[in-house]
Amino acid sequence: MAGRPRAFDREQALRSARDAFWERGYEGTSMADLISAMNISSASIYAAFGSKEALFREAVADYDANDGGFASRALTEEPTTRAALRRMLVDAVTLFTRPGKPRGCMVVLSAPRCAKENEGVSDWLSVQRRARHAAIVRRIREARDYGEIKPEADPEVLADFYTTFLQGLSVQARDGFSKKQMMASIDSAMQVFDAVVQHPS
Amino acid sequence: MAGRPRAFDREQALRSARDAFWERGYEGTSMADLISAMNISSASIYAAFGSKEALFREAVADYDANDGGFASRALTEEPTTRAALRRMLVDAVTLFTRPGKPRGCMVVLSAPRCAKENEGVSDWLSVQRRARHAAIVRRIREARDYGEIKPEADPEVLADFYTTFLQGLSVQARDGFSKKQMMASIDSAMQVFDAVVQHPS
DNA sequence: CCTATTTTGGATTGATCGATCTTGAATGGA
DNA sequence: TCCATTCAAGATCGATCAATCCAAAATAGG
Repeated sequence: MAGRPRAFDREQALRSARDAFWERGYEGTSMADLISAMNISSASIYAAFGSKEALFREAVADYDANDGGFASRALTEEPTTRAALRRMLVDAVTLFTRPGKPRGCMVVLSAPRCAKENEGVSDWLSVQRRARHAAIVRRIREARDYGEIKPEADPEVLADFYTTFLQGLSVQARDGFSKKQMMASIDSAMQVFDAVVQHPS
Repeated sequence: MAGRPRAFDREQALRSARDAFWERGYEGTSMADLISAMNISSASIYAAFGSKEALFREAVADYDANDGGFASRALTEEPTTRAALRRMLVDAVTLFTRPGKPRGCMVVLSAPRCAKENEGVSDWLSVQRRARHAAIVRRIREARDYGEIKPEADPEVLADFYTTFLQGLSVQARDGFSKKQMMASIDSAMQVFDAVVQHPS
């Protein structure tokens, strides 16, 4: 069962679409933009990805599987919760200020507001953000279970604080705040964790 | 010099437009949406406001002159910088979770990303955010000048931290985090300021 | 009254939106 | 070779975009 072979690389086209969406958001990126960014025709896009929305969701999935997965990587790969939270924020700032890449997180900035007919996309992004938040909650719960932080510390409150700060970094990056500036404010944010660290007596 | 009098209240129509834009963002709100929200015809909108973009800018100005001005009010009306920062955050959360109103800040969420032809709008909103940040910097510099915080504390770093956290609250509100949750994380954020407070010896 | 001026609703503009159709090219298996 | 199948380029779809035009309606001044 064969036929004419595809003349473009699907993964490469997806990455081009991802960067286009990352730069201009879901509604801000038109099919015409995608056609020129992916360098293939409209028909090819629909044959390979189904629709603009399906393409966007694949693009976000790709983002999340690579650059955008900084949070889950940091949260699972670091030995201590403090190191995990700090690395999550540092990696975020590094990603959000990478030269030649759009500034800020694709999941945060692509569609916080949108037309009624695109609410599904906006809400789906919200679910992605909440999943990231849930991972942060889990990691901080571990910190309490293993005695890294004081037993009276509230993991949910701490997680809410760090999620809020993380979301804010996207807006700051969008507004042109420097990598150095944002790295410095991470030091401020870490003081909140340090206040509940359980020190060996 | 007269003519047929205007049959609608301009301020009320502006407020309706403001809420529509606040809810769905700049690009997500179409002229058809505005026509039904403001309950006047397209021609009337253009006669009274000039263009969709001009209407949006007036809507943001109205937002800023009322609800959206919570930050400058808090920063100028409170006796201490700590109280000012805290009230700024509390008022933000209160506004962002007001029943019957869109969740999150209009200036933050309306157009962080957009089509190339609307970049002017997005950048203008960015300028608004930077102005708010500048006000925070000014207030914290005062705190150091008047000895409210330690002389070695860096006002810029502190301001960056609070601006980042404030921007994050909009995203959190958008994602349905509760007023109670966000108020609790404000307490966490205030620890950063408390760490540099100059205590009377 | 008449005229100049402004606003109104509704029709309509060209452009662009996302999506599809048509037509022909490119393949593998029979 | 012939055919079923898949892909691609470009034209094109109806819908919607922001914006404007037009003619009727409503006022103030003379």
